[in-house]
Amino acid sequence: MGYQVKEVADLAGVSIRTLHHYDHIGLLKPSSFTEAGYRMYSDRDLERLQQILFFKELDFPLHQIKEILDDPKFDRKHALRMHRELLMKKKERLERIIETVDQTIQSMEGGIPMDKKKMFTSFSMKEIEEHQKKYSEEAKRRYGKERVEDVEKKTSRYSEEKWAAIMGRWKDIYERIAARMDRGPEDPEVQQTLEEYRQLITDNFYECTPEIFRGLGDLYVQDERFTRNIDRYGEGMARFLRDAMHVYCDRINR
Amino acid sequence: MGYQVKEVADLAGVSIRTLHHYDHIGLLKPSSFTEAGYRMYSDRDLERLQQILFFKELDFPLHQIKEILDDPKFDRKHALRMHRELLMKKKERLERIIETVDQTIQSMEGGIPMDKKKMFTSFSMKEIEEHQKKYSEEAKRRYGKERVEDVEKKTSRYSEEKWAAIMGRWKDIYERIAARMDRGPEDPEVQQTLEEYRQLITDNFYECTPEIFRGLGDLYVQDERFTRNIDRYGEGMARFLRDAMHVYCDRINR
DNA sequence: CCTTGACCCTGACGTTACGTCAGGGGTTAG
DNA sequence: CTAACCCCTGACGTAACGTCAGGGTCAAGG
Repeated sequence: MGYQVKEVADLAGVSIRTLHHYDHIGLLKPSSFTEAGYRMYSDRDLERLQQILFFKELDFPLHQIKEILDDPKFDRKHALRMHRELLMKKKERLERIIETVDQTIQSMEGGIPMDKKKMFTSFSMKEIEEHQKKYSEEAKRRYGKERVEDVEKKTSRYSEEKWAAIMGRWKDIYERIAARMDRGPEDPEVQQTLEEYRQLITDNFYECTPEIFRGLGDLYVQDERFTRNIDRYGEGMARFLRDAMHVYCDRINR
Repeated sequence: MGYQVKEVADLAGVSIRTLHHYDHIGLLKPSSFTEAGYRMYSDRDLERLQQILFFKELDFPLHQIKEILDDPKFDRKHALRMHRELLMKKKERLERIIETVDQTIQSMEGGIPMDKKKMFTSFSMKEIEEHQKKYSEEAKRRYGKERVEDVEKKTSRYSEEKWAAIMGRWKDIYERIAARMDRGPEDPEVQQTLEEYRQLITDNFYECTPEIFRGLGDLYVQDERFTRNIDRYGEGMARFLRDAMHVYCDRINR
């Protein structure tokens, strides 16, 4: 038992062509076909469609939606929470636009010209786009090359002492870098220390490729939680670290 | 004096290519060019761009935006008010989606499957699309075949007495119809009077085709300002008039 | 049994609103 | 006078479908 294309289309408020399209690109393949070749959608297919529409609402491109939904580590609940945030951003954006409309009406009634910058402030999509980038980056980072699961298994087995040793080296590395911030991100000693840092990660957690390493640097600046923690080693440390990591990765790739 | 492409792009948060595109399709042509062929945008161009972005926010296709903005009778203030409404609808839609997200999270936590219909209710774009259709239809109706300008030229030249005469007949027609509302919209006398009505419009304002006449009827119900005015001839008169006009037009087209 | 109307299918080309080069010039600060 | 940025015009590419064309399926009714 299941639903035919038209039923699904009507239920979800999309066109039949859209469903065909999603089938074609492998985003939503019906779980069964009748003998005559009719598409039959199951309840689980409907759920997936709902997910797709959620992400679409946030202007994710379809190929990215596919990646996200196909990922075995995809956590629906976590994803939904992130969605909620993004939706709220969108709502806020709309609210700002409405406000701009109101102001425009007022300025028209008063015959007063509007401030040029203010005219457009509401339209900015930057915030939303950045959020979205963060989201997909987080996903990539979370899964990296190895699965997070594996990493967690690996780490949970470490003994207390080993942990203490690792954290000690970690702290050491951070302190050494912090002490040399005034030398700039390209300072050879800083770069040398970063090599050590990457090795530490690779040895104890997961193979830290340059790409991942670079992403890690970005994360330190983009995610406040990291920024706050790192900046305790020194004002602006997170940014400096990111810059230095970029330099490091650039050099490797040549 | 004016703004270069990049300045405008940054100000409005769109790409340079977008501005080129708008120039190409005639949606937003810069009001001047430097000798070297650089686009220079004026303040008025910026205002137009703002309008464009407003409409874009409501998912109007660019060609329709062009039509609307290029129309000499385009009333910014009225347009903005309609915008506001549409934006509110969008916002409400987002709020519904957020609610659905919340419910989905809840149902996930409880392990209870969700209602299939409820799953999708929030995504429906129908309301917004209908609103949009109404909007562009109203525009078409307001301007009909001839431009309102022409109509106004035509009408403004009428002498006072002629006006009085027309309005007298108008009132007469409305009163006769109001008196026969209990007979239903198909009443021959009502239909006869409608013939007279259409002729009155054609003779004095513009060629009132059946399509326009039908649209006029719709307008009477959809636009409260008309509804209020017409209902002064009798409770429910506007609706009755629309129904009768529909019957009239249906008969003509056979 | 056969037709009719409401479904379904698969190509395949069209469309919208830009993105993204390629190739080449303009302008200004050091 | 030469970077470092700005600008231009084609022209092809892309995403997410819309819109035929041509043809099969299926349940209800005459």
